[in-house]
Amino acid sequence: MSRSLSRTPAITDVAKLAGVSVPTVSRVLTGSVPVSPERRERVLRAIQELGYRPNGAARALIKGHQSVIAVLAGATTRYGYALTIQGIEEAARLAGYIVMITVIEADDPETVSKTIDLALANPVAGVIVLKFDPAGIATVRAMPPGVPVVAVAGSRGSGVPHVVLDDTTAAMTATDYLLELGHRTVHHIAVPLAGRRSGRSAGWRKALERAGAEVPPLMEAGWDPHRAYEIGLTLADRDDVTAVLCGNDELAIGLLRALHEKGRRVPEEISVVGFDGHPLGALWSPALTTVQQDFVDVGRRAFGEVVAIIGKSQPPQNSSGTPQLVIRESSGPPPAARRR
Amino acid sequence: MSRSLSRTPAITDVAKLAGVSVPTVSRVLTGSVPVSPERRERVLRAIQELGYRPNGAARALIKGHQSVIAVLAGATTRYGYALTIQGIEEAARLAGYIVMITVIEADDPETVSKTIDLALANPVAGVIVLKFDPAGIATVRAMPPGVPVVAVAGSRGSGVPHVVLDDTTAAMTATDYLLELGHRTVHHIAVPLAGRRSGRSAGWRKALERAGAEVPPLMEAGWDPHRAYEIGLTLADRDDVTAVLCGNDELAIGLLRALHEKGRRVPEEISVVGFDGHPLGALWSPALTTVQQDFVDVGRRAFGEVVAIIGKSQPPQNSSGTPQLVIRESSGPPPAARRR
DNA sequence: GAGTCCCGTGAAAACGTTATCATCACTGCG
DNA sequence: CGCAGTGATGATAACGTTTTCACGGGACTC
Repeated sequence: MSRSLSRTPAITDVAKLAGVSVPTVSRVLTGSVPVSPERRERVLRAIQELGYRPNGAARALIKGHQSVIAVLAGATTRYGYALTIQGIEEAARLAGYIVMITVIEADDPETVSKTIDLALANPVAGVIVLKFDPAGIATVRAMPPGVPVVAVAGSRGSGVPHVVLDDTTAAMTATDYLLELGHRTVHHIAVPLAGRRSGRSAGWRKALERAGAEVPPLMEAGWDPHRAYEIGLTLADRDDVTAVLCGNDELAIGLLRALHEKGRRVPEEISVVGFDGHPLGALWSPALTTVQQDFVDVGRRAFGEVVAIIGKSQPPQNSSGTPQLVIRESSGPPPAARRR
Repeated sequence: MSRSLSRTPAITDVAKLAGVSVPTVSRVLTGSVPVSPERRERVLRAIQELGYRPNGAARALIKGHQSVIAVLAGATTRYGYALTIQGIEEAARLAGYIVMITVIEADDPETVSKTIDLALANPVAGVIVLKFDPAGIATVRAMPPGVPVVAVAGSRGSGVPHVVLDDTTAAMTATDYLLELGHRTVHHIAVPLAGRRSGRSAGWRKALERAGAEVPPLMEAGWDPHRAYEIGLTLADRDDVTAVLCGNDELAIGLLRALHEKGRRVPEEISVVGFDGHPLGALWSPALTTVQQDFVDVGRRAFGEVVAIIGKSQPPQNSSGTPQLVIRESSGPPPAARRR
């Protein structure tokens, strides 16, 4: 099938074997200009025989950019992150793009700038930053000018175009729901803050304030379900806690485990609401009430936005995803309301 | 800080501004050849002022390859896949490489070859294929010659270098454990097969045969926990099922939910063992017994292997990861043994 | 003091592709 | 029959960088 050659075949080898000029081979490959059927056939045969594959670097050099989208993220395995990346990858692949993933380990300026340099050392067409955490925020801030960049975030922001998942509204919806059930207030175990005035924790606070409910101190659990479990062990001993909104479903599951161990019944004694719509949450006992976010879609939208910026075309309608409250078994009226 | 320029600055602009030749700028950037401190200083200042960033495509063109590793995978969000990718990315970033992710949607030849073409249209230094499923197998088979490629798999294979996670041994360990507890046999809900003679299902079968136990028909659940849930609903009505080994933890959780709904007690009536070591499994009630695999490590090893192939150096000691049985609450002796 | 070596430097070539331009043959029209 | 128009083709330039080569000057050796 493929002739042996000391080096990987280049377009000149194909041209020589097919008995045509180099540009003609290029024209067959790109299809930009018609080529006579007879020559086209010879070229294709030569390509086949040599196992020729166009050099992407040379193409990128002359085209001025490459079909590569860089994704910068603080993590890749957490549910929301992984799904967003999935959406980006899917949309990119369908459009003939490839995604590069680079993890930002920390939010200190040196790490951030080193990571950005590493990513931009490659010829990228555009950048998508997952601005879900402090590392993401620092990255957006440190991005050099001139690079097409889009941020995916839980709320709108300035500086670069943002594609948002309305976390604030989502948290308000969930909090309102619990208040309407009769809970006097809602406690909150938070994921790392991505901005004081917006995001999940802000929505929770806003909903409580609007309802005139007491705002209990926010409990930070990082990203670790075990930390939420520990918090849950202390929470289980308190009578004043009847509803807890968790920053994500993993934390909610850690909390559920702690309440279960302590013999607290959910939702009879305490209601628990998660965040994200993790598929395993539905399989818990009790099945987890959660606020579902369409991460895959936000990933797709982010890709569309980047492509629009690159192509200088009008960006697609920048609708923010509408979060959906999925009521399952882990939430209900507080004990006081039940006694009535 | 940075001068305005109609186009993105190239090395010639830096050279002109610094008053040196183009190669001198290159020498400052690469550090390959010493440059006098005074000129070096001027060059660095010019780079700073222009906001210059070397063009990766041009570099890749002349170097013959790029510091990019392509990862081809059947999925990115499933626990094992995501962790393996995390390990690859981490090791790659530390070595100054970056990873490209491409998902193989299906295992038909056309999809596979189109996806490979898309990935290899970029100048990649090497390829890592996640051979965890049929799509991965088809991809390894369809890889064109001449590209450095490493497969990550649940068992050894031929053709290309494999970095393995010993699924067969892992499944045997889990099955042996259940048999030793006194179960007459072990049922199995399988993830999609990645080879008949090896992998998780093969280890399960091998352990049963070696122990002279009956081998019940294998139940395929794909990757969907809900499918495992449905299987669990039917399993719950059967008295002969006392132990179930699941192809991964997500399936095990689906099964647990079904058993819970049907009022079957775990582990008193039925033991359930999962696979992977998913962190949420520990938070279930009952906490899930599982076989933990070090996916992050296998990802790191795969990267090391690819780099070794590229550099033609000796590959690092190719130890296969040792799976670890983590006994928690979801497994125990069968009802018969308990009555004794 | 003359020859040799080494170090820093710049000019030019090279990487593999696509874009631009000119050329040539052919067709269609007057 | 002549001319304009069209369509396919090849020569050449261009992309931005690194590598190779040659050169000049200073330090060292004998």
